[in-house]
Amino acid sequence: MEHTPLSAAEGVEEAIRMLEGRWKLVILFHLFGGKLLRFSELERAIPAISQKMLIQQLRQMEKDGIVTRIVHHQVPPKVEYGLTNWGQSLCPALDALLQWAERRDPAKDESQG
Amino acid sequence: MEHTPLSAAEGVEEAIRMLEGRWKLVILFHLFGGKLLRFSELERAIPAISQKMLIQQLRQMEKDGIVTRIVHHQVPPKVEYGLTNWGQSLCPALDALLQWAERRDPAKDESQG
DNA sequence: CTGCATCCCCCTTGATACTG
DNA sequence: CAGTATCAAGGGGGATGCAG
Repeated sequence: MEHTPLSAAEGVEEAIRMLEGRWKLVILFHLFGGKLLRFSELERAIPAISQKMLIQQLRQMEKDGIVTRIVHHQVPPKVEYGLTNWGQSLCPALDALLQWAERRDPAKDESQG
Repeated sequence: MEHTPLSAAEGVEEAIRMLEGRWKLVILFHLFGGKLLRFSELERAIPAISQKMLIQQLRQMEKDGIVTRIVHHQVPPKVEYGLTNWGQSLCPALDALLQWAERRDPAKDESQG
C-alpha cells in the first residue's frame, strides 16, 4: 500500500497530535534508551516543567500508548515511566528530526530551485 | 560531536517549535517533492484550514527558512510556495514519522519490558 | 487572487496550594 | 513521593471584513 501526500498527511497529522505540546518530545528524549524514570526524576530532569504539565503530558502519552506507567505499591510511593515498544520505535523519527535540526547552521542553502 | 539526551532534547525542541501548530506538517506534506503550489491550491488541498492560518503558518515557515515564497508580479496576482533545500531535507524525518504512525495498527505490542 | 487586520473564544500552559 | 484542584493568563485558531 502506497501513500499519497494527502493520505500521508492525514496519517502523520494524527501522529503529530500525539507529539504536540510543549513538553512531550522533551520527556520522550529523557525516556529513550529503555530508561525507566520516576516522576521526581523527570521533574528534576526538566526543571522548567510544572508538575501539572508533567503528569498531564505523561497521562496523554500513556493513553496514546507511547509510554507505560509502572506503579510500585510501596511506601513511599514509587512510580516509574518508560516507553512502550511503539514509543521506542519513535526513536528513528526523532533522530531524523535531530539530524535535520542540526543541518540548520552548516550548508544552509536557501535556493531551492 | 555527540549529543546527550539533554542537549538532543534542547536541539530538537527548537526544531519542533518550527513544526508546531496544527497545520505546518500538513502543509509541508503537500509541498514535498519539490512541488510549487499556489496559495489557492493549498487552500483547496487543505479545506479545513482558514486563510489566516494558512498564510500565518506559511509566513512562519518562510521566516524559519523552511519554505520559499515566489511572487509572480502579474495580474491577477500569483504566488507560489515551495520548500527550501533545508525544508526538503525534512523529508526523511517526516517519512520516519509516517512509518511510526503506520506501526500503530499492526504488531501493536504494548509490553515494553 | 493574495494577503492582512480585527474581534472573539477557549484550550493550553502555568502558578500555587492541597491530599494520600 | 506522586498526584489533584483551582484560578489566571496568553496565545492559537476561527469568522469576517477589507485592501492591493
